[in-house]
Amino acid sequence: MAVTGNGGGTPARDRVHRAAVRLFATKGFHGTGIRDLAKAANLSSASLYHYMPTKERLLADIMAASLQSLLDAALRELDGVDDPAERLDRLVTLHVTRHAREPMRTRVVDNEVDALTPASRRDVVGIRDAYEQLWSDALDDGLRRGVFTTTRPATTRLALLDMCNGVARWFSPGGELGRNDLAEHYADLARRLVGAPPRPPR
Amino acid sequence: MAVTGNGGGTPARDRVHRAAVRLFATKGFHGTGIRDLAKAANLSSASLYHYMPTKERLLADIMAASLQSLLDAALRELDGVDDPAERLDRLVTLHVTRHAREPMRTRVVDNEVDALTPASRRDVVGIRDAYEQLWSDALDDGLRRGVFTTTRPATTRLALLDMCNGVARWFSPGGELGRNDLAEHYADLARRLVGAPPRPPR
DNA sequence: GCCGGCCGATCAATCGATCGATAGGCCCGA
DNA sequence: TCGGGCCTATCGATCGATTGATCGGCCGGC
Repeated sequence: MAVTGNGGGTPARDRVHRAAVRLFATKGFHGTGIRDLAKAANLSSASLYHYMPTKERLLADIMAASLQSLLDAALRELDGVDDPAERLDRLVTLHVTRHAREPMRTRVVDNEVDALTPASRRDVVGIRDAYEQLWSDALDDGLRRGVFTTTRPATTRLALLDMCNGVARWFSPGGELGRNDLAEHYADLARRLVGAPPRPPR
Repeated sequence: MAVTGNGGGTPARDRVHRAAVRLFATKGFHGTGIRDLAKAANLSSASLYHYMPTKERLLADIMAASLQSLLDAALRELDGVDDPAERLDRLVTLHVTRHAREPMRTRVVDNEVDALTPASRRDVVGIRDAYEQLWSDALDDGLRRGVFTTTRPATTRLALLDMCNGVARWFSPGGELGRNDLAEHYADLARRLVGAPPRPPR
């Protein structure tokens, strides 16, 4: 393996993906040129194409991988948990923690869906739907068992998800609130939204 | 006044602005070409420049006008209202109603801020900050007077705004919920979020 | 000596923006 | 009432720059 004049020990493929996430998040997919991407990854624009078939496919891969990893983590997190309020807590905590840890990646996933070709979009939206279905199920389950209270559960679910998604738009690691405190606060807010009893103090 | 081969009685300036809102909202600012815009407005790309100095300035004007109109309406709405919960109700109702009535325009305002030049961005963000200050004031007021309950009011305000902003992302006029019912539901949710007593039934 | 990683040069297409020109209505002086 | 100058609205053609993508070839380690 030749390590020539690149940007440190990081493998080139990783550098490309990381640079893409950062640039797509800050300047948008269409606002990022192939040459911007190359410069940020310490490669020529030609070499870029050794690590991606197409700019659009690079975006699609990033989005699909991010969503798939979130979905997997959520399934792991919910495994064996029965109490609806606890299930909601875990979904919110996971979601917010991730959005705070990787706000750039999340912003790409949330904002660049309609830069995808129809084929890629179908894949990405499919994963996203499966993930959001977990939230719907948790909400419905809590309502059925009388733990949650809300008219219009569908709308409440959307409000809840939008609230949690927002974190990626403004969170910065240097802020007054750490990731974990933030996630706990959001779990409290979520319980209020769905009319569940407050979380027991630790 | 010559009405030649344009697209109906609508003045050309309006057609340009409307087309820009629609295209910027669906394809993004950088994803929309001057020629797309011209075709959608029934003009040549040259004629376009009789109604805008620059593509970027067109975006900035649309965003500033939309935000300024929202800020004005909010000031009007709050005028003379003292009860903190009622103030919050009015902010939420206005915000959600607008976002549901003009989701495209709102999506442009929310998503294309970093397509602006630094100068334009300063103007736009200034208006947005003034508007969000109204929410902060309402929240602080309610907390000071013991009507609201929340630790971390700054974070709660962000969560609240993100929740309300989300409406523009998914609302469609044909849905099961009308604009007014939706706004009322969100007012209920907002009260829950800040720990205020439920709104009295009408 | 071959092969994966990498690049400079370059492709056609499209980008945002500008040019000079034309057509038609309006106003004002004769 | 005419006529000429002006203004607004519009266009086709085109500008230089940049876009995403491709090509042939070089280089160094196995």
